[in-house]
Amino acid sequence: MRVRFAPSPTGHLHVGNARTALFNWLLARGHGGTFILRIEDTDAERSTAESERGILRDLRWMGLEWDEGPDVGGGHGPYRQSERFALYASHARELIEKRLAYYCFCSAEQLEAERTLALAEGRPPMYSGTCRDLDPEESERRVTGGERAVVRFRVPDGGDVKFDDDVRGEVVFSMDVIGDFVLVRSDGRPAYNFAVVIDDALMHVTQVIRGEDHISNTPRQVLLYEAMGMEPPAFAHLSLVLGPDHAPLSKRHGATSVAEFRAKGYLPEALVNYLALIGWSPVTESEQVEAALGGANPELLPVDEMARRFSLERVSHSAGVFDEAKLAWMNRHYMKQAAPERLVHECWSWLAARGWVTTRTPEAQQFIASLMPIAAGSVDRLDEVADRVQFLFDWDAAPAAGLVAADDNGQAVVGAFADESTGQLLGDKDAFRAIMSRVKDRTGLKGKALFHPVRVALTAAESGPELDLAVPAIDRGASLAPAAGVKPIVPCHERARRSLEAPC
RNA sequence: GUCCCCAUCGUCCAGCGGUUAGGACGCGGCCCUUUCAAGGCCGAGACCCGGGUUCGAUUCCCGGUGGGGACGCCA
Repeated sequence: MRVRFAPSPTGHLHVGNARTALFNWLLARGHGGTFILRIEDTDAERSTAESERGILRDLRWMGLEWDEGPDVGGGHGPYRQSERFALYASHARELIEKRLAYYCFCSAEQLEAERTLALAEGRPPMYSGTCRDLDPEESERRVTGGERAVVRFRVPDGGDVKFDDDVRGEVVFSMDVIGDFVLVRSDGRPAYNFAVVIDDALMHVTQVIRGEDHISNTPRQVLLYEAMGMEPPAFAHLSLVLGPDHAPLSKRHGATSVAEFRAKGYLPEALVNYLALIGWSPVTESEQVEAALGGANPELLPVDEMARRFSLERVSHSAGVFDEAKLAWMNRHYMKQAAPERLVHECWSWLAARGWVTTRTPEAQQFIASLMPIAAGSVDRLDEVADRVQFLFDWDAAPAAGLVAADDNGQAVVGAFADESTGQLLGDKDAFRAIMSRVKDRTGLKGKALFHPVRVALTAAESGPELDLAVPAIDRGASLAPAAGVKPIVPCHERARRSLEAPC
């Protein structure tokens, strides 16, 4: 089995396309097949090397490694259409010689006029066939004479074109609704329908899995395979990914590209797992029953397990709405599952952006790793980890003092805490609890009355991580050497003292 | 306009002639708790409409309606 993902490098990798890539990849990996990456850059005006790099980077970030492609090579290259023009030209030549294709000299204005007229009259806006029966020799002379022309495919008259779609079943088109389409543009570049067929054939692609927007291109491509005496591959068309308003997911819905979701703090395995669930279900009925009986969430699956289970027969026919809330939930799950060291790496840029960490010293990384139990698991995204640990780095006396003053027991509790903790660093939970038990004895307070003043004094916030974790984290941070590469952290005893003294 | 595709809770899926129509996210409630989250438990919530076929349709067929796609010298 050979499958391919064939993006055009004209922008960022859209999550809808990423899902198409994923489904191809899952099928290949689950069946010992080959996954090919081909760059469809025949549109010279819109294609850029930068977006090609971006697409490769985003696919790799998702873990969708390809076996053949522009950067890794392979036995059926080149893998950029812009490097395959000679191949297209020779096949076009052959089709013209066999009278299966012909030169068309119609101008863009002429065609545009035809199209608007057809639309106005309620006819399908297809090419009328003006140049279809021109004398081939004559056409040849005009072209050699320098006249600009496109090459059009001669669509047979009447009859049906049919193909089997692996997700939808048999699809039939009448050839009457297919106009003679362009194979080669007047500047010699191949048109999409021509290039894909040549490439898929020459690259021995056995299974074409692509978006539903290509379904009406398929009959044209089937016709081309037949004209060239080649066996068409199997086709499968995936329904589209929509926004909440059921319109195709686009910029106005918010983030749409893989790069944007990465920048928003999503983990690749969360995005991959979520994307796989739009239009496909890996879950069996018995697993649903287990889940109902309190079993594990059946939708959370590692990618190799998804590959093992993937099949086109189970792919949905209908379009799916992209639900970021579910992605967020899934991301939280994968953040909880990730090792602290990995999360340090993933979160680093956000922490660095706020100036809380500078150089990646072992001390800094170890310290940040020790913070992960505080943050991960209670937030949805990597960027929120920063919000969750902000109290460590951005503590200010004035707001803390204000909150302490506003608490009925603020002065008493924080005063006792300051006394008891003077000069000490509470590096672990037990040290903190020992102090709190003395504060409790001195003030006679307990529960919220006891802990709330401490929380507001030490974190300058009404809510946040549990103090058993937060307090030791503050003082572990406070004990770090300046060379550790972490912004200096004010220790707890000083926070307590200053939140009593500061004017508010 | 013509052609093609699609149609189960708000959302994503399961179901493939007979089910109390199931799971997941979200939502509501309760529990846990020194706060906010997280976590645990419970709950509300759907077969687009009309015809057939059948003893019996969510399921099969036809029509309608609705949504989407295509009809380029874009891919």
